[in-house]
Formats: sequence, structure tokens, C-alpha cells
Amino acid sequence: MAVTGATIVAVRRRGKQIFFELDRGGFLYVHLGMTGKLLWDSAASEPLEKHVHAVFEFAEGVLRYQDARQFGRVEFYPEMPEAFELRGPDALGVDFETFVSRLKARRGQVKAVLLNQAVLSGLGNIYVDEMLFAARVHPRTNVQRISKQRARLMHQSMLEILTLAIARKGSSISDYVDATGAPGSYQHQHQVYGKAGEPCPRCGGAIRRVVVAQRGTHYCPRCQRA
DNA sequence: CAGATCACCTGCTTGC
DNA sequence: TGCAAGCAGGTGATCT
Repeated sequence: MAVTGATIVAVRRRGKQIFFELDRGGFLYVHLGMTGKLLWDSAASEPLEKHVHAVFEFAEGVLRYQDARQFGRVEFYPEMPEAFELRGPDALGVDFETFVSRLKARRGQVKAVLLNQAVLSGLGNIYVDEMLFAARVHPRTNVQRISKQRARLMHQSMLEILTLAIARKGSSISDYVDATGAPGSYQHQHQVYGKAGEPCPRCGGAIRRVVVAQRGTHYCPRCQRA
């Protein structure tokens, strides 16, 4: 295999994309998709658990890639493909001006634009719903019709929510765990995601679930006006 | 070009 | 209990 005997010299991330750079050039690319996990162990388990698709052996232990739904990726690239370069900057690193200009370069529903990784890298379904709720923006709002003040609030909410979610090691809805097997705890901070029918924490009205951009979308119809 | 629809997969939950 | 339908942290192709 292309990576046998290589040493990882750096690990980088942009949005949901993880890059393990190798001393001999090239890199291993990992995207967890919906149910992917990278699991570290001091020794390989025998036999392999279900849905383990790749095992990387190190001097110190073993890294397994497990992914029930197989929407994730583990690939080796000798160099950076152009398609990767075209993806948007990491959401956590964008300043307000960049945020606005990248959003305003698009048309259509704000939820679809935020989920588009060519606009910003890193926003997924949970965090888009949560940031739109925080900024009181309806998910179907045309991105061209969002005011500067509202965009300011969205940008602030995005940074706050992502920062807090990372500090809490992510949202574990059913099965996400980190490399040590520990679940995240940000799911306990969710205001609207997965809360259909429950009272809005801000106004008490019922949270609604609809489909926007082909994704289950949770919002408060009273706080987030169209 | 925006947006809908489908496709890729497995597993868990819900409802009859 | 059984079985079908619906749902899930993502993305990309294809069509209208």
C-alpha cells in the first residue's frame, strides 16, 4: 500500500476534511461522513469489529477506521487535487467580511448556502440549524435578502456555536465517538436540532421540523420569520 | 443557476 | 412478534 512505512509529519483539518501528511510526500485524506470513526487502540482487536474498513498500524498502536453507513472516505493522494483547493475556507477562520462576501456570492436559501462546502468548510446540518436559530433567521430565507446586521449576528453565532461544540467534543446523537471512544456532549446544548414538537427555549412556541435543502431542518416559526 | 430528486449504505425507531 | 416505513452528524450526479 502507498502509505506502508511512511511517517505522519503533520495532521491538518479544513472543515470536515482531515489530512495526514506523510514524510515521503502525499497525504492520507479522511472524511467521516455520517457515521465514520477513527479509533485508537494500543493493540488491534482480533477478529476485527463490524464495519472496520481500514487499519493503520503504528509503532505505538493501531488506528482503525469504522463506518457503518460507508459515506465516509479514506484515500491516499500523492498531491492535492484541484477539487479540494476549490472548497471554502474553514468556517472557524473566516472574518466577517469574508463571511458576508462568500455568502452574498451565492443565491438561494440560506440553509443550502451554509451547507455548501464550496462556500465555507465545516458547517453541517446540526450547526446550521443551531446558528440560524441563534441569529433568528428562517432557514428558507433568500441569502441575498439578509441584512448586514443579521449577517453579523449569524457570523457571531456561527463562531460561538462551533467553538463551544468543539470544546464539548461534538454532538453525539447516536454513535459518534472520538479517537479514544468518548462521545461528545454538545447534543445537550442543542436548542432546536432534533427538538421537533418541543417548546422553543426562547419563546415557548413549538419547534417545527421541515425539509429544506433535502435535509431535516429544525426551527422556531415564531422566532425565525420567513 | 436554483432546487428537486435520487443515489450511495446500514441500523435504529416507530407504527400498524 | 413481525414487517414496512421513516429517519439519521454527508455529498455528488442528474434532471428540470
